[in-house]
Amino acid sequence: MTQAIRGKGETRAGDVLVRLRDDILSCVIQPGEKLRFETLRDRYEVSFSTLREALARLAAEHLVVSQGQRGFVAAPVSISDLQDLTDMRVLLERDGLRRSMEFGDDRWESEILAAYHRMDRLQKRLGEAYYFDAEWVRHHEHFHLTLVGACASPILLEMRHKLFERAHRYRRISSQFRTQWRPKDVEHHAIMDAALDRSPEALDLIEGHIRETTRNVIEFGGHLFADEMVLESA
Amino acid sequence: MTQAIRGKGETRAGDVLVRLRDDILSCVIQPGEKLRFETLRDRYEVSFSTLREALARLAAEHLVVSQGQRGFVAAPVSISDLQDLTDMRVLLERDGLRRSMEFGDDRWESEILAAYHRMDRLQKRLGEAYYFDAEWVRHHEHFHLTLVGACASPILLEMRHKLFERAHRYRRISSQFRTQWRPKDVEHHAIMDAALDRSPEALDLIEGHIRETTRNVIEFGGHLFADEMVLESA
DNA sequence: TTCATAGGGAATTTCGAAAGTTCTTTCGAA
DNA sequence: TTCGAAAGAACTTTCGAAATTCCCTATGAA
Repeated sequence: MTQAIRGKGETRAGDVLVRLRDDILSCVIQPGEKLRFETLRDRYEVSFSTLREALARLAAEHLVVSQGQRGFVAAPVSISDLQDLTDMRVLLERDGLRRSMEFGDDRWESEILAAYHRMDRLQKRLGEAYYFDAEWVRHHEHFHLTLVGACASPILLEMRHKLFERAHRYRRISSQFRTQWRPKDVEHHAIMDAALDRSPEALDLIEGHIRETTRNVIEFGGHLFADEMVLESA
Repeated sequence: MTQAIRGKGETRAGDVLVRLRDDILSCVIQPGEKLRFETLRDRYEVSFSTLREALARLAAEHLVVSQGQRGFVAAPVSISDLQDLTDMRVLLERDGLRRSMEFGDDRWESEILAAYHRMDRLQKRLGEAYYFDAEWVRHHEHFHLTLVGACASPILLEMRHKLFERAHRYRRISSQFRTQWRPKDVEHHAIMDAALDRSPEALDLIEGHIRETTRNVIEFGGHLFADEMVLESA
């Protein structure tokens, strides 16, 4: 469970929001699990109203589902949702990268190189277990962010980020039942090279990268989120 | 101001959310306006906590901005935001229409025809003032929704809807200072014909339609939301 | 047995007072 | 006069009890 660290100028509700989101995305709170106020109140040490505000925000992000006057449930998972997420991510990542390659300057290029280097070094150090490492996950997300970082569209970056988070939730579920990982570093390097060359090929590479990941997630974890099925609460 | 009508199974917070959203989108609450709890409590007749929940949700939708421990403000407007909205709407509407033309069946086609007919009849009856009519605005939104309605992506439809709402807010602001409207029915008819023909030309037509609207909004109302400027509260 | 209904218990939703934070004004020293 | 600190006002945020709603079970009639 995530720790409570709140600086000045931040609200308690905002703090709980972040912690709840982390716990849902990392499946400490499982998909479909009922979110009881009493339980959450003990866990996060805040009042009903504060909790309610955080849950309402997460509902707007589709990370929890509000059920009228019957409380909240952690968002369920399904293969069709994952496929929809994948298609929309492809659309946004392609356009974000296309625009970044058009507008990106030297600074953009150097940030990509730096992000790749950090991720690659850590991966080499960790070996096969890289997928479970929280820091590597952050480096990986940041590498992909830098690729689209020069697209000059706050709205695209925001939507893309939310979809990335939701997709990562599926990767996380699937990884528990996984024993093999493909060498992502080769793909990442190819994407980086094409992007820095401003080659249109980069768009197809990023699409392939995303779709291949989804294929693997379904292959290893698909049984956990077959359509219409919801995981039981712990 | 919107009326309070709450059925069973809906929460009071959800009701206030809808009414607040309407009032922000229709600029009864102006861009940049400070949202004081005391004022809103009187206006919507609910408690602090309930208001807070609604505001938190609107913050997640970018319709209000949360300022740490200094309350909430109705989302500001700017030309760069409008242009960003326009670009993203183009991306989503194009892809939604492309997929609808691929997947759409007879039912899809007939819904487009029906939606166009309703909108067109009302426009003819209203004459030049159609733009201010709440019912025409609903018909117009519904016509555009039917065009992408067969895309089979709940996520695309959801994102598209939110962007459509935010863009409509700009149209609304601009329309107060506008005396001329182009005959949209010609454009709509051309888009419909191309879509029903499954012609790729439809994608360029919808893009032109969106961008032309934005150009007009900026021409007539651009002075109201020049960048970095925020309208004073009433 | 099956269905409908009423009652009891559990959970959610709402409320307004109390605590906490920011903004404004006042006052005194440089 | 100008600047800075301190006191006061205004507003936001948090809290937990009270009201409301829902769900499950027991009861009785068809």
